[in-house]
This record gives sequence, structure tokens and C-alpha cells, in this order.
Amino acid sequence: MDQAVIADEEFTPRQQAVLDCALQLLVGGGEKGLTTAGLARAANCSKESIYKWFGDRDGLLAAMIAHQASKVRAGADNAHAMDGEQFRAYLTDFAHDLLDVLAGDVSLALNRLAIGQASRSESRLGRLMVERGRRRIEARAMALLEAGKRRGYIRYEDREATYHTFYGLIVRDLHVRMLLGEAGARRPEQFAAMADEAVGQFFALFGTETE
Amino acid sequence: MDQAVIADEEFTPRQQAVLDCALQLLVGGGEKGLTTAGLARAANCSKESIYKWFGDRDGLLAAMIAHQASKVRAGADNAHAMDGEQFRAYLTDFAHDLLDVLAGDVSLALNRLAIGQASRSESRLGRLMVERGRRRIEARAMALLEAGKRRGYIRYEDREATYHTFYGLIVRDLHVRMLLGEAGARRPEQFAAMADEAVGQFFALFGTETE
DNA sequence: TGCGAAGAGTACCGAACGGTACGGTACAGC
DNA sequence: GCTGTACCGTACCGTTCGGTACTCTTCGCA
Repeated sequence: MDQAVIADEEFTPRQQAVLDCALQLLVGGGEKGLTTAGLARAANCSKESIYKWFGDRDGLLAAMIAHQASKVRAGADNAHAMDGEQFRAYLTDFAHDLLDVLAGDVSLALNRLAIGQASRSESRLGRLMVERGRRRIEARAMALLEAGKRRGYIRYEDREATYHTFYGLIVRDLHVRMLLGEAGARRPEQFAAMADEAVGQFFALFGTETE
Repeated sequence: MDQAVIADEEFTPRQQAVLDCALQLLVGGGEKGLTTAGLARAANCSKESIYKWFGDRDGLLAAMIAHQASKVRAGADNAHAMDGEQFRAYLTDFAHDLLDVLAGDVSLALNRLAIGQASRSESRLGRLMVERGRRRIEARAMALLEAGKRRGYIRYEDREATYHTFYGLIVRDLHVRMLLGEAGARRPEQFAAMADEAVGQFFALFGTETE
């Protein structure tokens, strides 16, 4: 809006290396751990190059978000003829992947960064975060739900609302608690069980088999 | 832990006024909008007094959280003989109150602050935030669930898990989206409908009336 | 009336950070 | 060999902010 929006165009390998280094610094020390001087030192590049490539600090942060989002690949949408068991397995996979993504170090650090800056400037980073990171996995879920409905495994009226309910059943308050740094909230070994339970509840609400 | 933990003891009225002013600054400008000099100017007090009262900046932030938490009053737990309709109404009230609290300006600002600082220092503020703000409303919900179970309106095994599911049905991904500054996420006029729907889904999962 | 505590207002210090400028170096193309 | 380009490393600048010190006023109290 106020500036040329960072497009999907790839950065040079050198720039990507710098961005990865920046992400690492951000994960390690939070927003205060990511300074231009520190990044230049850690990435063996000059501050001048950083400013030449990304404009200013906000441009760097936006580039980091775009770069990280470009690395997340949406799971292939194998919507071939699936039976009910496969559909349930796909939903469970999605739930598990969602929990894994949200609990990732880089994801948490970037979300913390975007949230910390959300108060002012109408949150340009927050918008980027939602559009780049969220839409992708959301689209995967939407396609999955649509396929399940078409085959009669589930029924619903509003697809968006249904997805949001599914999301709530999976994530609950885990995301915010992880963002707050609550150590007990990150238990990846329980993600499988949590995904199973969420899918079970989702079928209880929207399934067509029993009831 | 590392310092004398701020207890519930009340601050002096003068100090509370300063804390309220600090909260206002935080709401208005985010973390960067809250500086000691700015607070001193806005609250007509001296920086030296701020440091004398609260120690350092972290102490001020912790005091702000404690102060704000002390203002949130948990709804009276009217667990008298209630019928199913009343129980459902209580749950709906809880859901609506929860959405209102999470969407509040001060709550969002404090959560953003705590999340922004959660990366380092093992998130002392985050812990404070969870313990002070969350436990209270959580306790109210727990008591409500317990009463509903005792009277046979709902059934469940794990009370904590049941509460978390209820929370997920109510909040979905709204909280994080509001924290990210997504304008479309704050629609207080829809909170009533959302609370209704969440309670309906909750009963579909845990209710005993119509299987 | 004198005294001491509390606190406002201000000046100040040191450190950190964003951003810029400059010198030095490797390399590609001619 | 000459020149332009890209880039590293570093020094530098202006600003901001956390935190401290000092003065002056107010007010309670004996």
C-alpha cells in the first residue's frame, strides 16, 4: 500500500542466506535480538548491503515474512476417490500439520514480531502474516472440507464458519499460550492425540455417519 | 522468582492513577508508546517517582498487569438450583464475556506487550499474564462445568480438556487475529451470535439431552 | 515557625540502535 | 591494464530511551 508490496519474487541466494540468518537471530533473541549491526556481523555482510536490498528495517522484516512463507509448502491435495477412512486420515493429518506449524520456532518468533508491532501503523506486518502464512493452509483445509462434503462424509452450510470451528477444536488456546512463552503449552508428542480428538469432535458436529 | 513477585497488595491511589495512565499510553501507542519520560509527562509525575515505586521498566509493566487484572471481577457464581435453560444461559453469558474481555483494548495491548517480550527472559510477563488474567475466568468456567455435570446437563471425563474444547469453540482463531491487528476480526456486534453457536456446538458434544 | 518527607520538574549520562558514508577488495567485461 | 559494480568492514552521526542526580515546591507535623 504505502510502498511497493514485496512480491513473491525470489531473493538472490545470498539474500536468502541473510534472511535465514535474520530468522535465526529473531528466534534466538526476539525482536531485540535482531539488529542491523548484529545481522551484518552474524551474516558476514555489510549494513549497507542490508539497506540496499531491503530498504529499511520494516522492509527487512517484511522480507523475512515473505521468505519464510515461501518455504512452507502446502500439502499436496490428493482429492482422488477417497473413502471415509481416508478422509478422516486427511483431516487428522491437516490437524497435526497445523499444530506442528504453529508450534514451530520460526512461526512463533514471526508471530510474536508481528503481534508486537500490531499496535501502530495498522499492522502492515500483521496483514502480511495473515495473508502469506494463513491463507495457504486455510486453502488446503477448505479444499479438503469441500471434497468431504461433496462425497457426503460431512455436511455444513457455511464453509468458512465450519473451518473456523475445526480450527478452534484443533488449536484451542494453545497458540496464544505458546506465544506467551508458556513452556507447558508446547508438547509436540501430544499433537497426534490432540489431532485425533479434534477430528473426532469435528465429525460429531458435522459428520453424517452416525446420528 | 528473580525478584520479589508483585503481590496483590493494592497500590496507592496516586500510583493506580499513574498505572491507568500507563495503560492508556500502551493502548494508544503500543510498547514504543510507553516510555518513562512520556508516562511522567502524561501522568504529571516525575520519572524518579516511577522508578522509586516500580523499580524499573519491567517492574512497571508487571505492576500494570497486576493492576489491570485486579480490576477484572469474575462474574458471581450463582450456582443455585438452575434448570437446563439457565445453565445454557450461563454458558452463553460466559462465552460472551470471554469474547468481550479478549477483544478489550487494554487486554489486547497487554497481551501484545507480554507476547512481544516472551522470547527472552523465559517470559516473566507472559507467566504473570496467564496466571493473573486467565486463571480467574478459567475458574469461573470450571465451576460452571462442574455444576452442569453434577446436575446431569452435560457429561465429560476430563474437566480441563472439556473446558479447553469449549474455549476453542468460542474463540477459534479470533484472539490471534485480533492480536495481529486484523480489523475484520473485531466485530463485537457478532459476539452474541458467536456465543450462541459455540454453546450449541458444546452441547452437541457434551450435552445429555438429545444424544 | 521550623523541619523533614514526598514528589514534581529538569538536566544529564551512557548505551544502543537505525541509518549513512567512506575506504578497501574481488571480479567481470572490454 | 582500465573501469564499473557489488560488496565487506568499519567508522560515524543523530536520536531515543532507561536510569540517576539535583533543585525547588508542597504539605504534614511538632
